[in-house]
Amino acid sequence: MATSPDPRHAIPTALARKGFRLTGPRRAVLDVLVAQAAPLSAAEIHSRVRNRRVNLVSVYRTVHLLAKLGLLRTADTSRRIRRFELAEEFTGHHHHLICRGCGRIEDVDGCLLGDRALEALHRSVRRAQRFRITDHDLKLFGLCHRCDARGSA
Amino acid sequence: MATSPDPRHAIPTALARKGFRLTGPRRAVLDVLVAQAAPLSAAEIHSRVRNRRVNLVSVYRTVHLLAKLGLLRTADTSRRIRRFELAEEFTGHHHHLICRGCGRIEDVDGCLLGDRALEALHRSVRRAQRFRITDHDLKLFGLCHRCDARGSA
DNA sequence: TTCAATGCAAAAAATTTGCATCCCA
DNA sequence: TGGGATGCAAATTTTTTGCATTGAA
Repeated sequence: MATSPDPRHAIPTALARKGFRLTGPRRAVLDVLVAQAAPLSAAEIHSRVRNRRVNLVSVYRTVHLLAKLGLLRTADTSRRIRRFELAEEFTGHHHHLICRGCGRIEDVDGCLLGDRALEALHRSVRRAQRFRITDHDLKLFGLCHRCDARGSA
Repeated sequence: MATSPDPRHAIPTALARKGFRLTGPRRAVLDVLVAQAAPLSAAEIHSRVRNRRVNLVSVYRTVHLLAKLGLLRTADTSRRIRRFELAEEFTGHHHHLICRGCGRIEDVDGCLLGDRALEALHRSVRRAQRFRITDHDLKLFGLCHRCDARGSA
């Protein structure tokens, strides 16, 4: 894999190539995202940009545009809905297959992280970031056969 | 690990043990969750229960109670907010450490799924569930040192 | 019988949309 | 200069809360 491109340059270029304008609000949102490592909510982005008088609505619109162009990712299952399932104590440990086309969720039984890898991870995170891991959640995104055939995404 | 307990029995028992009542709405929500493998939203649970005249508010309250007792899990990052970050093309592939206490998110660089395991997974899912994986998202939950010290959860 | 749990209505929180105005390419 | 982008206000969507009434233990 090559060195990562600089988003401060690559994103304006990508916008221009698709015929979108690089406006003040868009630049402001971009600056915030570049400065911040962890994912931010629209409200969080907005508050870090406030000095430049950018409307929250524009933050939403910018974030959606960039996501649509594949320049941004949303950490969540998306669709701004919370979903619930029985505890793993009952269902057994499993991961989720989530279709980017239709949003459907399927289960994949078992764990894809080896016991050894997982143990090593717990130890290293505990030391390096002083974080005690209790559980994890792996989501596998892609296209189900139906959406794949239909050419979604 | 022992055989998984039957949630239809274990959950009512757990409720009783903590002094909570097993009511009609709670039983209805439980039945829906047991019948369904994949995670469901409150609205989805509600629609599958409609015949029994359960209020959507009760679905929310039941789901929150069960989650608080550790009998249910929410697949999402929770806090019902969507968060955005730059595409991995820019940030590099990484996972997230999410504190169950304060909700803060930190990054863990690199991938914990070995290349070999990942390839095998892609192949098996492609065949078994006819699903084409494009990317994945691993979230590691637990407690940051601050919340751990404070005794949250 | 009693207090937790429910339903209804209304509030909050998060996100999206309509439309007149503005400004980047 | 023209059409995409913005801001404001208002609408939607999802979730939470207040309160009188109901019902499980």
